[in-house]
Amino acid sequence: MGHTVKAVAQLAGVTIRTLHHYDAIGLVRPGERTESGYRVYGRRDLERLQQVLFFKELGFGLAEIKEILERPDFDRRQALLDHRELLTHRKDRIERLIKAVEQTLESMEEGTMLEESVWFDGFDHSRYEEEARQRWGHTDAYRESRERTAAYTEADWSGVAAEQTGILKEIAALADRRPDDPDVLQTIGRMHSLISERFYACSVEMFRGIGELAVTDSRFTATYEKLRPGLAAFYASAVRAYCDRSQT
Amino acid sequence: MGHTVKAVAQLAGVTIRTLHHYDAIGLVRPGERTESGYRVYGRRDLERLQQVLFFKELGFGLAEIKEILERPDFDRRQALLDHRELLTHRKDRIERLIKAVEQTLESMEEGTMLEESVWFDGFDHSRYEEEARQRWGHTDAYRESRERTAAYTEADWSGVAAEQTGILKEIAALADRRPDDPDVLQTIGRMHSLISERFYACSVEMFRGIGELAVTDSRFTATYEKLRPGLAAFYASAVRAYCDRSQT
DNA sequence: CTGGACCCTCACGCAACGTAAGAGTGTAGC
DNA sequence: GCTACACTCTTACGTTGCGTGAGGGTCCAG
Repeated sequence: MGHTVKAVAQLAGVTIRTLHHYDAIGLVRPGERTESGYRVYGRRDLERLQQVLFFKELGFGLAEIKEILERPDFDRRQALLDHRELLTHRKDRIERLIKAVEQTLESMEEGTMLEESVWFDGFDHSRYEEEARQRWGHTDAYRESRERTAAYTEADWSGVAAEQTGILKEIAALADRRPDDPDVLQTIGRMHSLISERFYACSVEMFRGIGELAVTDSRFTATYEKLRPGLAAFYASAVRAYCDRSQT
Repeated sequence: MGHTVKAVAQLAGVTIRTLHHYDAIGLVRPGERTESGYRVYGRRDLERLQQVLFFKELGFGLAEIKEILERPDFDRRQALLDHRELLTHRKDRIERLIKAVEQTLESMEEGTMLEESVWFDGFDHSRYEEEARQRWGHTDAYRESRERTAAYTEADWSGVAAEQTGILKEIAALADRRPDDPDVLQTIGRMHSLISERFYACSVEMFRGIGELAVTDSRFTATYEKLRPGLAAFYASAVRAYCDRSQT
């Protein structure tokens, strides 16, 4: 009927110690115990273990995973859909690693000098981890964002995008000022409001995290740098200054 | 010229703390230090960091990586070739994870009962980690094996394969005996000798590890079970018994 | 000079188990 | 019934690779 720890461990590719640990922290508990104390896992337990291993694969800590799985509105199907997408991105990352290796090898064959940034392409976890966390870590915000935008038309999206780009351009025009210049802060505040109004209730701390992405996530960095060299760092500083003042 | 920690951290997708740590343990040291103590990393340092991150990506511990990189015969090009291959296998694994998700989703749509082993396909790290370790952990054995087999002809390979299969079939025929039956042990000993003679000097401990693979690695398990149901476990037990006695 | 970004060292703490010890359980074979 | 082996349990110390914070120095533009 059910499985004991050795069978489950082999089935799932984890150790018996891991199963003990997960039981101890209440993450994955066996449905039954024999009279002699043996753990017996049933189908539902294995389903849950699968979910745990997926989230773990995506970089979540065990306490985080436990919290997520215990939300009243946790939806297994939706989780699997998200996992699939995130795993696809993970696969993209491996492909980029492979490409980096190949490019390194080629440059060695040809005796050419490869730009150093190519060497490390694929090692930056942050974009994927942040993506996963956006999906599940800030789930309230993500859900609210999806609810609000569900009915957006193409025109709505264009309007929001235009507004965002407009604000960014204004910030770019102010980039020769100090990050805490009143006009800069006021413009940053408009970006904060835009997110809160159009996407989700964005706390100061969340906004601060978004600001940091400008310099830690190469996609964001590239976006800002296109508008004006140095804008990524300036934007990050300005958001930081704005958030510092919003807490006094 | 060189880079300080912030630039390197961003370039490589690691933290400054990580760079401090790697310096502290002598894994990746900056080529220079300014008068004020700032670390300055040069190109060679970044090359080494790349190597470290690749090995780390493949599951090696930092001490292991250090040891590997410090071998007199460490060959960067060969390492990159190996990394590419192992990364390809890693990619295969992600694809299997994706497939498992998709199959789980399909069975949910159709209300069918999916076999539980499908749920966890892709989560078994051991085959990939063992493969990496075979490449680098037991490098002496791997290298010796490659040297010996480099000149093997198709006929040689057929001969070795036939010999292996022959021994396995004999073991299968003895599988209704106890794992420590004298005939069983003697036949297992012939397998051990075959590996040592045809591939590499295989210590008892290494052979013990190979025996365990029969039950922990699904490729091996499948091979043995094809010959006879239950053979994988029997083989593992027999190898274990053989190794236990070979140490007295 | 000031402020902000960057840098340093030191050091405590933590997550997720790995490993081992000591002891009980289940079952097939003698 | 006994024995041996595979499996199980709980307890608990230890490990690896940093994260975080404290306290203080350096660099450079305004």
